[in-house]
Formats: sequence, structure tokens, C-alpha cells
Amino acid sequence: MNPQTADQTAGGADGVETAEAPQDDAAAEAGAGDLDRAWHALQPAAARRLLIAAVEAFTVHGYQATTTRDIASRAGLSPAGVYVHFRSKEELLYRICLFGHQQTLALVRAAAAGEADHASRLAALIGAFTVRQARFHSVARVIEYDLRCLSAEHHAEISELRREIDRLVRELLADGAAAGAFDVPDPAGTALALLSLCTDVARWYHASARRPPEELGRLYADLALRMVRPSG
Amino acid sequence: MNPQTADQTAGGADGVETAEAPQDDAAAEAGAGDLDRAWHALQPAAARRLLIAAVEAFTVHGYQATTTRDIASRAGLSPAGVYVHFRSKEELLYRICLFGHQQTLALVRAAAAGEADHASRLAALIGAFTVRQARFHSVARVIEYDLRCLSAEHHAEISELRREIDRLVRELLADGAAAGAFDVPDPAGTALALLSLCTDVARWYHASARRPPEELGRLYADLALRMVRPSG
DNA sequence: AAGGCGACTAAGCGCTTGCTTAGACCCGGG
DNA sequence: CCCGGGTCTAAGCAAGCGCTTAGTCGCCTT
Repeated sequence: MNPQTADQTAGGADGVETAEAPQDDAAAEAGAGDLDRAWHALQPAAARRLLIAAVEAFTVHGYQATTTRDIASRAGLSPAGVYVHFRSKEELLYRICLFGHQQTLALVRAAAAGEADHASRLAALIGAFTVRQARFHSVARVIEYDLRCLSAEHHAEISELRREIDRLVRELLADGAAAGAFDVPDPAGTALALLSLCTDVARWYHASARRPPEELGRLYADLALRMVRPSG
Repeated sequence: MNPQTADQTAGGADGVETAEAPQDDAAAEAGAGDLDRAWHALQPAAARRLLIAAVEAFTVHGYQATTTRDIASRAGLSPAGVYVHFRSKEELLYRICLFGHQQTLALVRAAAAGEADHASRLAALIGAFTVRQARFHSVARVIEYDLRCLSAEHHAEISELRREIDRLVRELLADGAAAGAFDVPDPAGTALALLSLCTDVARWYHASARRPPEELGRLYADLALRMVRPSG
């Protein structure tokens, strides 16, 4: 339907600019090797290749504007080859969302569990989530942007995972406040803001961003601590 | 963190739940009266009706999945009626993005200019931006989500406006830090985070959110001040 | 060597898309 | 009363969509 520029800008030092170009692959493939490793559990290989191809295509054009022919050709198959492994285009999206959310939830749980005090737990959680959103920004973008294209049933299932992540953050803030470690007048609102901040990384981050994932993770962890820091 | 098909949530007290339904209009039309007032300058009336109809449709389905027939019928016209006023579907999106960004830029400039000290300026800017993103969440969502569907030329033009907003925030942070009012180790990163926070409101906010725009604005302004507050 | 089975393709079906065309309608000025 | 120009519609075109079908290929088992 439309020509288009591959990424949009948020406005920050990282979000801005990227002159027009690399369009498909330079940006997507930087993470594609990582992704192939991270998703190695997905078998058979042709199915995994299709999922990764779908992530690339969805990231660039969005779910709705991506054709199954595009996905198939990125995976080196004919158009009909997709349907050997997946029932429909929507199932590709569903598998991406499901696996992506499961991995994120596991990561966030582990990060929060590995620390002793409330502040370290919050910093670890926000930092780990941010790093993941940046490193796997292609997957993250599909997961965050194209959620609404899922069928009602699949959407409900994924929403459950998202609520679980939300619950984790909110409880951490409430516990920290109860223990006197945090000053949080509005725990629900603050949890919302923190997750929103991490989520939105998927929108503006791109492979050539000048800020590496780890540095962004440290920045966001610091900002999170500032948001809950007692004032005195 | 998420309910249903029509809109998605980020996860907080506001984002969650809204049982499945009103889909098209109940949610969109709450703000549509506001929008008709806010966009009254756009003439002729049929063109404005089409733009508002396009905002509604794009918000619900996204630009790519919206048909020109849907837009036309929401505006009470036949499919061909669109092309009397606009060259193409993309021009509708462009006009929405252009007008929306111009209004946001003007609002943000005015908010920052109306205050004396650095902290008040920051709070006013973030608060005003947040309130606008929440109140006109339909427009905001189109503007933030569907940017990439613009033609390369139009995309570049809108990006210029976005960079201007970014510059405003970054300079405010730098000035405040120079004057000793703020503690900001990473002004560019913090500006990015602040704008990202406001931008993302468009993703999760919906008309029936339990938190009214003004309350969210106060929360976000407070969080912004906490992010830059000197630690002593 | 024969048979069976999953992976894959060439071709194409039915449908929807953005947009065009030819013409009907409305309304104010002569 | 007629005309001219802007507004709008009914009908439809070419292109592209998701997905199916019928059949081929190549590997594994026996």
C-alpha cells in the first residue's frame, strides 16, 4: 500500500535521524543471528526460519502490510511453503507473541529474584527488561505494535502474560514502599509508567542507535530508582 | 497487561480491562466532539468530517487495515466521495499527522513559556503534553503508530516537527542542569525517556480509563521532577 | 528395489483493495 | 429558465491478497 521509511523517530539522541536507507536487512539482520540462537528451541528449522522471517517482515512493514509471499521468500520458500508449518499468517504472529512474552516474563522474574534489597531488585528488573527490548527490538516491536492483530482468543492468552509482568512490578513497588525503601505515592501509576517506558523502547530503538542496549538499561534503571527515591 | 481486541493496554490501573466490546464508537466518539471543536479551522466541513472519520478508523484498525470505504461510510459518503477532498488515503494520514503535530508543538511551546523557574517549566511541559496525549488519544495513536506509513517526503516533514519538540525538552533539561536546578547526568537520554513516556500514553490510554487526563498529567509531571531532582 | 510419507511447489481461486470514470445532482448568477 | 461549476455517486478496473489444490520431489524404512 505504501512506500515508507523503515523507522520512525522518537526524538532522542538515539531515536532521531537514520538517513532513510538500510530498509530491510542491515538493521534487522544484526539481531537476526542473536534471534536464531535465542529461538533455537523452535523446531523444525524451517518453521524457525519462517518465524524469524516473519519478525523481519512485520518489523519493517507491520503485520497488516506484510504479505505471506514476502515472509515465504525471506525464508527461501514458495508462497505455499508457509502453510506446511503454520495454519495462517495470524498463527505466525501468535507464535512470535507467545514465545516472546514467555521469554520476557522468565527474564524479568529471574532478574527480580536474583537480588537482595528492593532497590537492587527494581534496578535489575528494569535494566534487564530494557536491555531485552533494545537487543531484540525487532521482536519487541512486533510484540508491542501488532498485538491487536491477534484473534480474540490468542489476544486474551497473551494479555494474561502481560498482566503477570505488570503484577510483578506493582508488587515490587508496593513491597518497597511498605518497607520504607521507596517513596511511591501512586504505585499503580508508577508501575504503569515504568513498564510504559520499557515498552516504548521497541518503538524508537533501532540497530544503529548510538546507545548500546546495556547503556540504555543502566540509564533506565537509574531513572526508575530516581522515580521511587525518598526525597529527604 | 492487556484486555481485548480493540485497544491494548500497558498494564496499570488504567490500562487493564474493558470488557471486549464497544469496538468502534463508544470509545472513539467521546473524544470526537472535542476533536470536531479542536479542528474547526479545517474547512470545508466534509473534509473535516473525513479527517475525523479517518482518525476513528485508523485508531481502531490501524492505517494499513483501514479501507477507504470504511472511512467514507463513517463520514456519510460513498467510496468515491473521499477523492473529492483528498488525493489519496495517504494524504488523509498526512493531514492528520501534520495538524496533530503542529498543535502539539504549539501547546508544548506555550506550556514551557508560561512558567518562571526550570522545575515549573518542566512540570508544565510534561503535564500539558501528557494531558493532550490522553484527551486526544485517538489522534495521538494514529500519529505515533502510523507515522511509518507516510510517504518518504511527508515522513521527513513530520520528523522535523518531532525533532523540534525533542530539542525543546533537551534544552530545558540542559538549562536546568546548568543553573543547578536539576541533577541530570544524561540530558539527552533523560529527554528521550521523558518524551517516550508521554508518547506511549497513546498506546495504552483509552476513553474509559479510570484515570482522567489531568490526573495522569499531574502524575507524569511529578515523575519528571523526580527524575531530575538533585539527590541531597 | 519398492513403498510410504512429510516437505515443498506451480498454478490459481475467490475476494478485497485503492482509485477512476461517467454522469447525476444542487445551487447561485444572469 | 438555463447554465456552469463544485459535490457527490454507481459502477467498475487492475492489481494484489490469503489460502487451497493437485501433484512432484527426495529421504527413510524395509
